[in-house]
Amino acid sequence: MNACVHDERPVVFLMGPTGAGKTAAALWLAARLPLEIVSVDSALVYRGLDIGSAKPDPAERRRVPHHLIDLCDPADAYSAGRFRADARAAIASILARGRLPLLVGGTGLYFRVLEQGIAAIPTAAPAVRAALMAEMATLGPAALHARLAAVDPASAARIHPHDPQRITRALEVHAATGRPLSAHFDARHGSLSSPVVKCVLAPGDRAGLRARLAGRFGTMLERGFVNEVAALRARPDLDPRRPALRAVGYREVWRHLEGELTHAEMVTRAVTATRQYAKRQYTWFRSERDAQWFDADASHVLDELIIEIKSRANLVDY
RNA sequence: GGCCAGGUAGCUCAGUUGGUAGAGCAGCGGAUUGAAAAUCCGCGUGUCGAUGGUUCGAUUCCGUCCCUGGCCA
Repeated sequence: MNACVHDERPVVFLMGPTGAGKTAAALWLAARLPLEIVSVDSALVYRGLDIGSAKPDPAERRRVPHHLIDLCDPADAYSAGRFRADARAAIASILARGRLPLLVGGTGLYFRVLEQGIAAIPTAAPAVRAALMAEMATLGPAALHARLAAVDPASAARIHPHDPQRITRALEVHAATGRPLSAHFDARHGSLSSPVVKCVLAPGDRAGLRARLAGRFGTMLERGFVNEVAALRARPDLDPRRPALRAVGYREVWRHLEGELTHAEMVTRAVTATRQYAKRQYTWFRSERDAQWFDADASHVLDELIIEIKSRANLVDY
């Protein structure tokens, strides 16, 4: 039974809204614990999204092994399903090295899918999705929602008639499998077997976070964020509908380069979008019932964080 | 100084033929099953610029004053 305790190799989740200081905290922890970092971030997976995504720089990534960064071209669509598979592989390899996996990021769906698993449903063919998106544009979401109600009443009841993205997804799954999306939900496949230590790092005062997010966007601009987007825009195979380019900041800078927004409008809209994103992240993390919250503005947060991780992850020896 | 147009939610504005008002954006709360930094849902009390008058009742009509913008001096 004692052996059992040691066999229960834990993984640590470090969740938090954008701008909370997760990257710095992770590097600080990595200097004191035998851990490797697994990014849980839907933007960091894309190559070429560096400045605007606040991606850890090469020096930082050399200092500590990072996983699940730069593994997808911006022309392609990454997904929660791919993340689950990639993260499990990364965790297994880290555990095999006898180290602690630290999952750091702000994408709530990815954390959930990793921890609880996901229904075994296929990725839709790009052609099917494109056709549905075109219909969505001409017929409107309500018409497609009605079509969904005919083939998958359970999903139609759950999905709001104005929600084009989820209506599209449900129709895709029905087209690909011949069965309603709701019929796949009885089994969530591949939940995490390791015990999870959940920590949320977030500023207790959101007004302070707002000011910091504005300053951070200014720093991104100084570092050449506009040029980064211009380089992406120069690629003929990229357009703003690609998932990678719908990221906060990228869409606003893109529109500025298109001449749709002045520089000043771009700045205020990007900062606003970042704030709204952070708000949605708070909503997501608040719903995590078994998470320990740490105030990112408190003076000794990192000390408290490492104490929590050491005790709950059976690392008292370190 | 004179004339004109405005002053209504944090911002931009609509409206009330007199019965104390509502949109968009922002903000706040929520949802979240392969696009999730996405997508969607819910939440609107604010001395209707100030003050006097008319009126049962004024944000609305009238007088005066203050402020902003434009034009004329």
